[in-house]
Amino acid sequence: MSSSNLQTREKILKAAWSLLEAQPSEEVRMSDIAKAASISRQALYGHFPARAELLIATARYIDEVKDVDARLAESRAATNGKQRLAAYIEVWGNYIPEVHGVCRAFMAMKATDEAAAAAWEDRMQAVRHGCEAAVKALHQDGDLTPNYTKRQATDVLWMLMSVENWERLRLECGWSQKAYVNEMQRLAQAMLLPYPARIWRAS
Amino acid sequence: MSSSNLQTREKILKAAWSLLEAQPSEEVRMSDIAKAASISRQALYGHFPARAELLIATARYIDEVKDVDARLAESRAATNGKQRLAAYIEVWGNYIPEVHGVCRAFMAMKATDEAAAAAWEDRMQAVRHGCEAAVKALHQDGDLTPNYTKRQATDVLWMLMSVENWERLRLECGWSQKAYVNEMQRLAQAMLLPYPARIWRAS
DNA sequence: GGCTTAACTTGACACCGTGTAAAGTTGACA
DNA sequence: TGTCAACTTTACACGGTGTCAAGTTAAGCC
Repeated sequence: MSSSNLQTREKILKAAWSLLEAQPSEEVRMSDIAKAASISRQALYGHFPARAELLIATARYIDEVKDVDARLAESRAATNGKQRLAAYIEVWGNYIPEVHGVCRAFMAMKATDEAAAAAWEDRMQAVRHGCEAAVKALHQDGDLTPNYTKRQATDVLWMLMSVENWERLRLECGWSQKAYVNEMQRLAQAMLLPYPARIWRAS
Repeated sequence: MSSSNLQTREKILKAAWSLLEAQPSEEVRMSDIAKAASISRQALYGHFPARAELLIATARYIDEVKDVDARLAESRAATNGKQRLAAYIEVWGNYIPEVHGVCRAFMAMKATDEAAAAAWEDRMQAVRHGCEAAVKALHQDGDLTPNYTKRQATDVLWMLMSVENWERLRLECGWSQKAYVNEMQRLAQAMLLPYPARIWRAS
């Protein structure tokens, strides 16, 4: 408790954050984080008894600092389905690079650690809810293609907006962040808006 | 060398394959594979000095047994671009579930192991070449949307056909394999074929 | 001043999985 | 009979996570 305790905690979270963000490929060890926070490894374990917990806390901390809620509120304020879809893609698509370091750590850890897997799953479900809401808004406007149920549309949009897809286009293919977001918006529209069936029957 | 050597090697590869395929979430350790192959851990290291090498050999072995070359030849035999695109998506899309266990192991290992990362990268580049060929064929038929350069079209198609996207739809969203392949074909067509610009301008 | 208490430090160690090293066993083949 | 390759058993180094225990430091309180 007490302020010193909270200060140290924040120092740790900042250290973890900057390490994860700085070294996208490198593995970030507990000892690295302790060193970066100018603290002993044991003190670190005093605050976060397991690596997964530190990761989870770091993710929450970033959400708080970056005020992800406020950003999402923008997309919820959209007056129609198409706008809402575009806004959600923009918000989440532009949030990915800001949390990418932590995402990488989670994706690596979820294979072996149960708690990390659950936390990651949880975050991804939150993204899915965003997709679901956008699809619902489209549907209410009559702007959802009849080719999909709402469920299917959500699935496909969710797949499209994955962190892995961001990594592929942005890091492996070298796309700019702006090009990535534009492309996701275009693709989502091409996928979800209703257009002549001939598009789907081609081939 | 000699036949006994080759027999043991194959026994190992089969053991590794079946373990990886059977336990999609579990970690498969060298000792597990040795046990499954009824061999000592040290004998295993005699054949494959590092886990990454065993993984690579297993992937090659599966390719051989499943005759991936023959399957790909089918898609190359297509007479026009659209057919080629559909055929390639069908071949690769249906191949993913057959190699998924090994893929998971690679994806987990590439974070820490240089050799595994390189091998995985290599395989993914092979997939990319398949995408590139399909895009090229489309372009030659005049069936590639003017919205993309060939490079961009390849990037997007490659992203679409990732193993991660297969996992999402198939495992997380519970789609059937058939639905997955159909959907990928539809999406690829909607993305790559030339259609009125209004599709892209909507919103 | 002396006592308590929480946060921290240092140092040691258990556990696990990978990879190495070495000595001993088995069986085929010349 | 001797050799050689494939194998076995046992042991250990290394790196990372997580635990344990004893000692330090400084603030708070009587």
